Amino acid sequence: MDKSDYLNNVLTNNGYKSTIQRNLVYEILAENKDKHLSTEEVYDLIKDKNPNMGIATIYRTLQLFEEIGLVYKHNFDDGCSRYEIMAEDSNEIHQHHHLLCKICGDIIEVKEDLMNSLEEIIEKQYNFEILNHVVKFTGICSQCRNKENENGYRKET
Amino acid sequence: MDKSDYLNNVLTNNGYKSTIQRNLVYEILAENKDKHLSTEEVYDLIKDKNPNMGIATIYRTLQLFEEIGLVYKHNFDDGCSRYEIMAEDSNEIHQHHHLLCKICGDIIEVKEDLMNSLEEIIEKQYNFEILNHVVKFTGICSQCRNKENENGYRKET
DNA sequence: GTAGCTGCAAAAAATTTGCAATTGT
DNA sequence: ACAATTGCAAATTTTTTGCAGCTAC
Repeated sequence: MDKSDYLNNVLTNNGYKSTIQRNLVYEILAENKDKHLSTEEVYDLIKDKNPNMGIATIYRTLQLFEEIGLVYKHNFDDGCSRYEIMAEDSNEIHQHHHLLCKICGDIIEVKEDLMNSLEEIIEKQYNFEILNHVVKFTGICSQCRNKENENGYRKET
Repeated sequence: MDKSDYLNNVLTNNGYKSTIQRNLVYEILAENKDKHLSTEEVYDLIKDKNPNMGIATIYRTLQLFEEIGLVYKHNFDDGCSRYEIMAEDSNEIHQHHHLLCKICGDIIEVKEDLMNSLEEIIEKQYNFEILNHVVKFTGICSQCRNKENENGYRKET
């Protein structure tokens, strides 16, 4: 099955139409699998392919994509929402583990999914159907720790 | 040690002044330990005690409190930041586990902290100093699951 | 053909900022 | 005394909305 077929199936199955704009947004996200694009960034990237698209459409599209599970919406506290494409074969692959450095703002991805046992307990104990989860650790990254040790203690603005 | 002494110590130790406004914000947060107040909500609650306080001060104060670790800043994707007071004796108590229901929007708190082993691994493997973490599970709560079973399948606006 | 979608521009909502007056140490 | 803090109002930023025209089915 082709990438755009997948998108169009998901749209149709959820009662939405397949449009050039939605395909374009999906394309951009697919081309940036590894990134966390903001609405504005998607907008800028799309300009090359279709300069007429309004940013309101991007907002509406990304919102829709999140609703039907095509993308994951991140919040890194940088003043805007960021989106990441969800793997097509996703079911267990909804792992979004990040390390956010308070000092340099770096976002480090964590690979392992050690959350499965925790999920099981929650599903049973709270009778809560888990669709997705986010795990975020805030702290100080390796690089900044090293710098701290060089410079003595921190006090940044 | 008295509550306000604690606040004033933390402020002083971080090079900030103790002010009536900061004490008031802290007081409001302490009175609402169990809640997740937005800036606007803190502002409204403070009006009774000091009607002259501007909302910009609340924004600045909550930001400051987060920076020096007095509060935890939540994001529940409802369009604003929400704050929760951090326990004074916190060190291991930085557990913020929530279940967010996609349907009714309910926020359920999870008590257990099963994250400790995961933290240890991350600290070692990434040499990342963890200051805080947030674990959020999105899904469907018990109540909504039951309603779904009654009504057949969902399709909400 | 018609409901759904888009683009535009205006509106709304949340947060930030500049600056003069005030306050804490 | 003097730097930090506040209050106010204006500015900025992000996101939403209304609506006329366009498009997919």
